Amino acid sequence: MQKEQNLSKNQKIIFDLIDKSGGPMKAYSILFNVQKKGIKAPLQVYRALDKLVEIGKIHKIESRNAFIACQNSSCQVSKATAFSICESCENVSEISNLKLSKYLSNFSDNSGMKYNKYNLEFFGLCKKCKSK
Amino acid sequence: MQKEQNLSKNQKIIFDLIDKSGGPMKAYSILFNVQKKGIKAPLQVYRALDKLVEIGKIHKIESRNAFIACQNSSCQVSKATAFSICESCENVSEISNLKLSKYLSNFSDNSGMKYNKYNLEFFGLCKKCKSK
DNA sequence: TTATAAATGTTATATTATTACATAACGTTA
DNA sequence: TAACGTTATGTAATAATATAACATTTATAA
Ligand SMILES: [Zn+2]
Ligand SMILES: [Zn+2]
Ligand SMILES: [Zn+2]
Ligand SMILES: [Zn+2]
Repeated sequence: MQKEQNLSKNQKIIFDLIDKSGGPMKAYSILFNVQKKGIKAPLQVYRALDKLVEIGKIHKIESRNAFIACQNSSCQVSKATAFSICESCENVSEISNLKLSKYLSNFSDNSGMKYNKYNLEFFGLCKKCKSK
Repeated sequence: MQKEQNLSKNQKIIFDLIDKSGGPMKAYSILFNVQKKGIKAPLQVYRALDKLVEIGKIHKIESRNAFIACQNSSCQVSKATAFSICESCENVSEISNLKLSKYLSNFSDNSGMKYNKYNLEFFGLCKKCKSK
């Protein structure tokens, strides 16, 4: 949370909303929720989201076109992200597993490619949904 | 390629196009390319894509909203996918690394969640783009 | 055959994201 | 402070991606 004071007005409004929601939010749902605060256009939302992603305050859940607050304090830049997604209730949480992140950050193959970023999304059923 | 004969007409047209392209293709670019073959509406494309993804003939590159033919013959169902993406030239290739796929397929944590599917996207610079 | 599922065709619409252009606020340093 | 470059904002229009709803046809198989 150390960077919060650096956020601009719109960035702060939008980050606070996502953070408080506790889960992933979609851009137009964010827009709807911040209209009372004067943010009226999609572009204002997307610009703030872009910046927040860039500095690692939020991450994009690519398979859901949604944005979630970083739940991992060590994750200042979004270079190594992993999520678990329940395909039933759509609950999403960020995985912070040191072994996993080390394994993936050090991954290399014979393609000659230098990897400097990854995003991993696991899918399944959460505890609750499994027991239904 | 053993399932190709099972594909319907539209599915086959669209799979062949993606497969021949050798890289990821976007839905509306596919649509444009198959209009001469009588596929005129987005929904016709998306339905074929959905089916092809379901049976593992193609995969969706989530971060790019694009679809690529499976380059891994063992990958009949899209339950464990990994890609490398060049952020400069947008070249994409499917990673088939047994160690990686075993590691991820067996991954579990203390969340109580049962993972039955994952998608991993690595980003970086390919050989060509690195040397520029 | 008959019924069941799978695929297709068509129109309209919903959702997600960007372009283009103008203005304002902020931070740095001369 | 003044001037400059950078970052953020405001606004309108539009592009790109994806789905809903409904009618019809084709394939599969009991
Ligand atoms: Zn994070
Ligand atoms: Zn669940
Ligand atoms: Zn594959
Ligand atoms: Zn490249």
